[in-house]
Amino acid sequence: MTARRAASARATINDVAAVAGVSRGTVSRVLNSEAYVSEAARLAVTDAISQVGYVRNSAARNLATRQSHAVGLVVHEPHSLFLEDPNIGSILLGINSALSDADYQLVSLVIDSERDSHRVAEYLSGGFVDGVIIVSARAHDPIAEVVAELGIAAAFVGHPVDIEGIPYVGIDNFSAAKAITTRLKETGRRRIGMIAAGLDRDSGQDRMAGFRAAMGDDFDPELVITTPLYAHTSGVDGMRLLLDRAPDVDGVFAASDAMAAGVLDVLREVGRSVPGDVGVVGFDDSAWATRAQPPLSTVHQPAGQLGRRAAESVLAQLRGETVDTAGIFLETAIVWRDSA
Amino acid sequence: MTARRAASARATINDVAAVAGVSRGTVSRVLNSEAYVSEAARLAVTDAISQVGYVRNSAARNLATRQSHAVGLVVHEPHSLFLEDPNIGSILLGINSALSDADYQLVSLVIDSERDSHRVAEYLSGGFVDGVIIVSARAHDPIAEVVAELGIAAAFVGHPVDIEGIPYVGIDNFSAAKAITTRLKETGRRRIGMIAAGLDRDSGQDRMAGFRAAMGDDFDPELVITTPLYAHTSGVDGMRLLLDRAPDVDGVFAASDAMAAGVLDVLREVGRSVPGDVGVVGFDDSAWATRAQPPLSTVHQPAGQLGRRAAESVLAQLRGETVDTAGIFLETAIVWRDSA
DNA sequence: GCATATTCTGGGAGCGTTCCCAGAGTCGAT
DNA sequence: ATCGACTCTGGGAACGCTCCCAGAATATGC
Repeated sequence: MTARRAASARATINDVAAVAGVSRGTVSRVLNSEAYVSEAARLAVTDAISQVGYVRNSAARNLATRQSHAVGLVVHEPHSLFLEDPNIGSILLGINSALSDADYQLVSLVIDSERDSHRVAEYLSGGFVDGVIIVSARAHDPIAEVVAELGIAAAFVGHPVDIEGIPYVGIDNFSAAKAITTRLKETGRRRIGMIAAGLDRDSGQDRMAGFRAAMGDDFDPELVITTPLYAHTSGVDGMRLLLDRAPDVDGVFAASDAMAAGVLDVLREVGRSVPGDVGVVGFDDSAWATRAQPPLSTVHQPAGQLGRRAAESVLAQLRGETVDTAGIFLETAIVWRDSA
Repeated sequence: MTARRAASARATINDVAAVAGVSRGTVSRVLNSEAYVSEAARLAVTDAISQVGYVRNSAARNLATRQSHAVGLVVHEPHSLFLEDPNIGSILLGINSALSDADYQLVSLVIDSERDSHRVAEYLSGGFVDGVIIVSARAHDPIAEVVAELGIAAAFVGHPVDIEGIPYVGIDNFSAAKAITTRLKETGRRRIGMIAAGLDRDSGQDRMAGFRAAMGDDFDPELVITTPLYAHTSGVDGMRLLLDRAPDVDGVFAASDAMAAGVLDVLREVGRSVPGDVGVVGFDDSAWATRAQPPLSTVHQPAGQLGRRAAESVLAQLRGETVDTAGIFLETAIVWRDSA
């Protein structure tokens, strides 16, 4: 077990104290940048630390403080989340960045949905993590309910849920939808349709409301096609229906890039040029947008910031601050590419 | 600080011992399923555990064992990895699954490339993780070099690298490329071209070699276009070049789905039907494949297994087993969709 | 100059485990 | 009966840190 020997050879706080000529307590105070340490002592300690190559043992610290200094990222229903959410990577990076700034670790909590919520509760209450971030929770999410019940520091990123007392970070879907629709109008489009989806959630409702607000008097309910899913096929079906209803349509706002890609496919099929005959815009700024032909104009989500802010909220709760549970809405930006 | 009080109210091993009427040592033995525990004692302990709701304190255990029971997933150059690798999500899930089976935690080690390798070394030698998994390392990867130097339990998933002594898990690019090309021939294609990429790595070389092997006497070096990147634009440029050289081409093997999508775009542009006039196959079975028009026939990578096997290798090293550093190659499968 | 507040330091105690040694109990062979 | 080997158990001693108390050193006010 050379590995174990090597590990135990690591310098401890006592080694640092000995080299610096101070006590354990003083080293600890320097490490945690507490007050009441003389400048001379601080210098001696920092010198000693680099001299002996000291690295703090997090297990010992966690044991003594009764905190794990870790925040969990709950990943339930793994496949849909990791494989479909276009922004998950950036969100994760944002979370990690905020966490490591505060000397916290990100641990992945992949929850197997077949296991009951008791197991989840055990995990969460077991001290493995001090707080938790939940991405894209659904309504009546069992994990979210456990978190709320346990009163653990937590934050949602993505869509607001029906659980009180847990802050969330999202985007202002209404304003974003309104803005991109307005710009569509400003490019001269008159008969603008929308392919809406996810109306069982606030995000979906808000996108539709934003569209409606932007259209003002020009709003024609006939031109709004509602579909359940944000999927590519929904875009295809929706666009076919829209063309049936309004052959003279010259603009389309699809509530996701995936749907917008479907819209594009249908338009190509029927021989309408984009953006010549019809302007098309999407939502998400996911990989669909850049891969589409032509590349989609769409609403960019500040995914990294979404993650970062959620992490910061958890961190604030951990510091004992009372955070606003009303939710944080981040600004979106419109990316103009070639489709409109 | 109610949270802290709640946390300290957790049952400890002593509480369990008291309820079970045995000693601390016996409880620990049961917890770690060691030998030399009477059936009566074991039963009493397990009963007591569920009675008091005991959850093991990992910090204390980590401190005592000098192990973190965590494995890090090194994420360097965050964006390219998380946002571009089509299989990263599944790999992560596979890793996590193997790790949690063995009671290990996955911690995300996002390395900011601006920080020097000393910091990485500190992280790795700091006892935060017992082992490390590196996805898609590049040649002369500084982190990989640090890992090799430190002798930490580690594994690569994806491409083999030029570093000795660290096992990796990948796919057999040669056989996969050969297989899909063979099937392309079997569908009656005669003039088959290839858009190759990434020839500076084994994976790229192997895919090209597999193509060549499958073509046998029909191999025509003129029909192999080499490009540096696996990108969509490489596919577009490559296909244009290929059409110039061989207008009669009736089959194309692109070394990635992204490139195959580019190939498709060019063929549509020039009015060739797929798979009618030209059969097209890709590699990866990424989201590109299903989103393409028509959906791509391609080589499926067992991404989840890739992650799982890498994690298992690290776990084996941690158990002190000597693992084969020659590399593990997993079987691929060909997915037939509509493009060939 | 003295009392008092403030800054700084040392080190005991404890966090909840595992490790390991010593000893008690059990069993079969002599 | 006696011995040795094996099975099982209890509990002291770490692991490396933080917390906190007591006391020393220094600054401040009268």
